[in-house]
Amino acid sequence: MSSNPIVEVILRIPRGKVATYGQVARLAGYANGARLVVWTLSTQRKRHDLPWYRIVNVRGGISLPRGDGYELQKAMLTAEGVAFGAGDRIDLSRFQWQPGEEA
DNA sequence: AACCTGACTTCGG
DNA sequence: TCCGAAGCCAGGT
Repeated sequence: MSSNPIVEVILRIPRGKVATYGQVARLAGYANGARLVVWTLSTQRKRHDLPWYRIVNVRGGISLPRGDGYELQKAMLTAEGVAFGAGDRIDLSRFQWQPGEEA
């Protein structure tokens, strides 16, 4: 359980799919809380076992700094079947999580 | 209470 | 498509 709606949403992102910061915020009830998701990931990650690597920016790219998580996140996603194209960008039309599309 | 910060997003040029 | 500016939320100082 978690009293945090954002944490709940993050835990629902299925394997092999990704969600954007803004998308997670929206699903949690915050229309403009992208930065709140950032805060949640950096803090709540220590208290919950969150699939933090499934969160990417709206361009389908990784926001972590190279040399400090960037490579790890890319490796985690690649291991789940998420493909990276030119510019290390993910095709969101193919890998973005669509809540309710299937089980 | 004001100000700063962070793995962001949107808009205009 | 890329860049800069403004807007957002909560916690920490």
